[in-house]
This record gives sequence, C-alpha cells and structure tokens, in this order.
Amino acid sequence: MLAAADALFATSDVPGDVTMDAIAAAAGVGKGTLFRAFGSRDGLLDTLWAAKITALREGVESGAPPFVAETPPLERLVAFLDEILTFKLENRHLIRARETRSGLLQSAHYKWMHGQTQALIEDAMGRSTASEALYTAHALLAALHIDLIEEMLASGLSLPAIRKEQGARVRTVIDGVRR
Amino acid sequence: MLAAADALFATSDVPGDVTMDAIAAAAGVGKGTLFRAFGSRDGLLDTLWAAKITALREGVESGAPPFVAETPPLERLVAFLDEILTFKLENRHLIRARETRSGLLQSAHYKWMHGQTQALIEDAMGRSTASEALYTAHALLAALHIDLIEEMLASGLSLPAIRKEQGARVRTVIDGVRR
DNA sequence: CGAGGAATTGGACCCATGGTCCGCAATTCT
DNA sequence: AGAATTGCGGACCATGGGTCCAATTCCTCG
Repeated sequence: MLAAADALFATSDVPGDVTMDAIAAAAGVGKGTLFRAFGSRDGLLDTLWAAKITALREGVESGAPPFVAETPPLERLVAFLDEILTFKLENRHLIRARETRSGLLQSAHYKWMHGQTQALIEDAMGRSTASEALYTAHALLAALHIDLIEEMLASGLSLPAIRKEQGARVRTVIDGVRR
Repeated sequence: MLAAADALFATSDVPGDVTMDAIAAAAGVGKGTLFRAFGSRDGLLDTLWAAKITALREGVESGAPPFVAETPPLERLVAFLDEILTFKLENRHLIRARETRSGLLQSAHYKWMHGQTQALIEDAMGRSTASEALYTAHALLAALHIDLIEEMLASGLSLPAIRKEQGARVRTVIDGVRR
C-alpha cells in the first residue's frame, strides 16, 4: 500500500488528485483496509513520510558524515536544514499533500525536525535562552515550507540560489545572536 | 454578507465550522447569492481579508506614524511585520481559514505583504542582490504563519516574547547581511 | 481432514461541503 | 396593465474522506 501510494504521489502533479480510493485501487486493496491500516489520510501520509525519511533520520542520529562531533555545530545545522530541503523536494508531492493540512505542527515529523534544529541551535550559539532557540528553530523551518520553496522556484529563483540564501541566512541568524 | 461572515469567524473556534451555508444563512441570503458575489470560498475569504486589512494598508501606504521617510528603514520593517502579526492575531480565525488552503502565496494579499517587505529590506540593507531581498522577505513572512504563531503561543511562549524574538530576528538578519 | 469460530477484507454506503442551476418573483420598461 | 428582464434562493449535484457489515479467509481443535 505504501509503495502504491508513493508511486501515485510521485507521478501526480496535484496532491489532491491522489484520493484514498485511488490509492486503494492502485494497491489492489479495499478502502476499508487502507483506513484500518492507517486510520486516516493524515495517518497514511505520516507513515509514508516516515518511511521515506528513514535514511536521513538514521544518518543524522547515528552520526553519519557531517553529523559528527568534530563538525562545528553551525555546520551541522546548515547541513541538516539543507538535507531537509533536499528531502522535501525529492518528495514534493507527498510533502505538499501533508503540509497543506492543518495539524502539521503537531505531527511527530515536525516535532522531530524542530527538536533537532533547536538542539543544534543551542549548540551553535553558546548561551541562549530556551525561547530564543525555540523561536529560531520554528522560524528557520518555516522557510522550508514546500509551498514556499516551489513558489520561489516558480518565480525564477534557482535551487542553488535558494540553498545558498538559506545557508547564508542560517549563518547570519546564528552569528547575529551569538554576536 | 461580509459582516455576517466576519461575525461567524470571530466566534467560531474551528474555521472549518464556518461553512458557506452557515454564512449564507447568517446573512439571510441564498447560497447562490453568496457565490455570485464572491465566486468561491477563497474569494469570500480574500474579500473579507481585504476589508479587515484596509486600515493597516492605508496607514502603511500613506505614511502614518511609523511609516514616514524619517524613520530608518529597518525600524519601518520591524514595525510593519509587527503590525502584520497583530493583524493576523486579531483576525486569527479568518486568517487561519485562508492560510490553511493552497494558493495563498499567489494571493494578492501575500504578494502585497511580500512586496512591502522586500522593498523595506532593500531599503534597510544598502546594496543587496534582488534574490537576497526576495528570499529574505519570504523567510521573514513565513515565520508569521498563523498556525506557527498559535503553536508557539500554545507551547508557552508569550505574545510579548514572540514579538521580541521576531524583532530581534529581523534586526539580526538585516544587520548580518549588511555586515 | 473437516467443521466451527475468529479475524480480516472489500467495496457499497453515508455524510458533509463547495459549487451549480433553474423556476420564480421582483422590478423595470412600454 | 401587461410583458420582458433581471437576479434571487434554495434544491440539487459531485466529490472525497470515513464507516460498516456481509462475505471470505485463516486458525484452531477434535
């Protein structure tokens, strides 16, 4: 079922086109089975998200290349957000389907991303109030909203330009706060 | 009709509860009339948004108190984003109803906010590439998403704290880029 | 191996909601 | 006054997430 859903999201341009019926049909399964397995559309989306992000997540948590203690926290933060950006673009239709629904900020994925980001920020800027890191993490992640990224791409900004701006902004914010 | 819709949004907690039928009923008008007048739900939402933001918009465009040439651009930028934040919170249900639909970034309101922000940024930091200001404007506005603000409020961050963080972030970003 | 029961399935069905459409009434024109 | 035109209202439609139960599959035990 996840494979079928993934395939559908990968091909369809409009996430709304991928209905639960379509997924069930593509998976050769009844709609009831789909809902029993995932509870709701959001549940399916979250599960699929989890499946796709596993590699990234494990890499980050088990200290793959850039995420080792030797790397300065700021660089780890930049690398982390860059990987999130790449991940979102690679799965843009899925992400779009999930992000254009309310409750995203309460989802486990957002909380994970936010937790990671906040921790890296706290590392990167020496001392800082909790609310400072909390706010900054939210603010940095907000700029990664898929709609926003796609809007920028559509408006002529190239992907390298976006990545460059994003990296620059992260450094600026951290440096500025650290002073 | 706008008054009726406004009243409904002001009272209801969940924006989804305010259906087009409910608005029509509250306005003492047929649903057909509603759709003939506004075209679609988004159309109504945008019109209502326009009506509510008029004061702010006129203040900004006609140089009310903080938006005069004498005020440093950076201060104008901070004030502008702060007013947007206040406006969104004052009309949180309406804004929520509109912001949790796709196409927001293509709406006239977002374009106006983005245009204003970008112009102020370009003023505030001496020289800067166009993409720098464009990106930064998007990034700053992204942190004003109503869902995000409400999530922060729910997580214990106070409104004054948010405003303080936001102001600090704006200054940091501009100062950092200006160097 | 077969019968009985438990678990699981699939898709018909339900319902809410945005959006459409047409008969009718109010209004205007002659 | 009668005819023509405009515009209203609410019945109606389409769609999509979610539910439910008859039917089928799968265990379990004699």
